[in-house]
Amino acid sequence: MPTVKDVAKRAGVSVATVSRVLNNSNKVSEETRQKVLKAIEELGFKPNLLARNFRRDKSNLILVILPTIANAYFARVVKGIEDTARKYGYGILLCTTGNSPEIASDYLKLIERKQVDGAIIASAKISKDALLEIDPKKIVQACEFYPFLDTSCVLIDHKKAFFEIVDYLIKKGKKNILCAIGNEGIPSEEERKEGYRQALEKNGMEFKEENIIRCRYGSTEIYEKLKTLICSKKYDAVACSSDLMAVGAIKAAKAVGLKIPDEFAVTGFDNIMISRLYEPSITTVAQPMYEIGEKATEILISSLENNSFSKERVILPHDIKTRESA
Amino acid sequence: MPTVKDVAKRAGVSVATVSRVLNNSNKVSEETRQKVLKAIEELGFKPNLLARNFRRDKSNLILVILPTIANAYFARVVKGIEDTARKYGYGILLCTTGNSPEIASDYLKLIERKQVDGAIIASAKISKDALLEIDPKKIVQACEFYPFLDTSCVLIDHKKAFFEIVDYLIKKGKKNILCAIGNEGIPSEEERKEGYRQALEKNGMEFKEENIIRCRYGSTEIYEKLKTLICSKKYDAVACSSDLMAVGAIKAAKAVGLKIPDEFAVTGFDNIMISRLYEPSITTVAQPMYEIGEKATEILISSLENNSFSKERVILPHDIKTRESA
DNA sequence: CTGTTAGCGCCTTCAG
DNA sequence: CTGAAGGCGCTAACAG
Repeated sequence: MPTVKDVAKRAGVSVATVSRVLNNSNKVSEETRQKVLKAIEELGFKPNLLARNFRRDKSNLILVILPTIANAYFARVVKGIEDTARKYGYGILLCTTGNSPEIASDYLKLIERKQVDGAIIASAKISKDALLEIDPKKIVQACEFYPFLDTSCVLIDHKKAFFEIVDYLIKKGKKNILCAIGNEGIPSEEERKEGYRQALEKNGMEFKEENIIRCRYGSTEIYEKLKTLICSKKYDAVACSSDLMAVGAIKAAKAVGLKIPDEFAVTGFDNIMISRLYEPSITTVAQPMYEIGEKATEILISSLENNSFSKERVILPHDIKTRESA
Repeated sequence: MPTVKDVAKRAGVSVATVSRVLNNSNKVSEETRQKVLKAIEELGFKPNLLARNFRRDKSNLILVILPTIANAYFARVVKGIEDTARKYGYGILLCTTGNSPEIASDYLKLIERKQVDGAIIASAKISKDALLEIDPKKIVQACEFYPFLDTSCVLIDHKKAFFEIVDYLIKKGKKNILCAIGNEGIPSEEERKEGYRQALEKNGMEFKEENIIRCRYGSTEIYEKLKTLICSKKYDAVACSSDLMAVGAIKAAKAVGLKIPDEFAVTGFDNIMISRLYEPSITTVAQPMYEIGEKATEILISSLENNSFSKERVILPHDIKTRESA
């Protein structure tokens, strides 16, 4: 593999000049530039990014940490991140943790070790002390906000969104609304639960802890629990914290023989493809997934490059998608 | 940031010894090792991977190129790649091309430039000349095999799989089977079409080009085309080249009022989650997605590290999943 | 506008 | 078992 030195020799210039041409410095005469380009061409020279990055103390890589990409929600967020990173000349190093904080910690070490310039944490579980030594301006949180992590963040207003969709159910005449929420310890899930509570209270209904169903976000495991509950015919709706939960809920309602949405209404959250394709199609909260990824990346790169850290808390708008299930 | 030099000074040893400790060389006395570890601890030293990678001429990064991760099929393949890469100490640099060969080419340049050690191309469209200068042992193809790309590969037998599922439809008594296939120029799609043809011929049925429906792999756009076709009631089944196509096909059959599977049967391909969740659930070909990613990664890393290139052509087993739609 | 030169941090012979 | 020293390829002062 030829190096700048070889190119320099061939072009009859110094390595500094070759480097200038490589980096589009304008302090090179057109004539010299051409000579250098010719030598590069002839030798088939390719810059060694390992050397360049080392010298510049910069990897141009962004670490992306999230629980999974099997869920279409995160897949879409990643697309927003990737496109934006590419636009600014960065690549993305992908880490799906399956919610293991240990895996997340291991990857986060890459920041201090300079394998990556910074990280976007999209809703992945992180242990607090994994972050002790990391410069907060090198991290942006997306989708989710862990307050103990003092970084910029980009997400929607989960409480408000859930409030709105429950309020929608109530306006549709539903009187006994269940709430299916992800497992505990995740801030956005607690926010959504609070939105549910506030919607009930605003409409003069009583909030009961027993009406909260806890189940995994990215699965349909709600099915069994719900089927048992709704046999009683006491309930006429469930507001779910994800579209996959909603699918499970619809299956349960069908299994019990309830007509959707009249006898039993179901709402989802996220607006991933399945909510549109499923039958019945699912009324849900559309999150601006791509835009969350995009904005988070822009904030991170700007923070990385300007070296000016202003903690940003960005709330992006959501949107209720009314469909057949409610 | 402290460097090996600082650690050496603090521990009262040479940088070589520090380096030995860092790399678990056994040629260090336990006593010295402890001194060094103590100094590392006290200084909060973190090895600079930019420097190490440069020095070792190795990035420990694998490039993963695929059309999209919005499709659960690829998301699962990526998981297999990521887990395996991690196991061997590699990270993955993700590139989703949306089937743009230009984007793929840009990223592939990272191999010669040493930003990555090698690449897995999972079914992404590549232009042949993007690869001219790349060492074939640094690339493994997954899911798909472009023969002009003379590399190792890991995939299923697409022809056989499609043959089997069409044969299954015939055994179920279907007489006029349509075939929905992805757009042209993709080897696996042509293989599948050939499997369709052979299944018909084996059963004494006539293959007609007009019974081939071309449509995008990752979408339900088949819906419109199919709805028009099946109004005639001439057809009693469609074998689709993806589960999402199958969803579109089922919607079309429902729209026309055909009973599934008796009046109209539908099969998918891939066995992604939606094929299990949809109603009716979809009979499909299960691809070993995770294992494809896993195996491809193992081959790549072994080829990278042993520097011994044996072109491997790995065909993994598939499996017909019988469900409600056929 | 161009060249000389000094490292960046680490690993790895080679000597001892 | 340990230390000294060279150098990976590139960039960026600095000098001219």
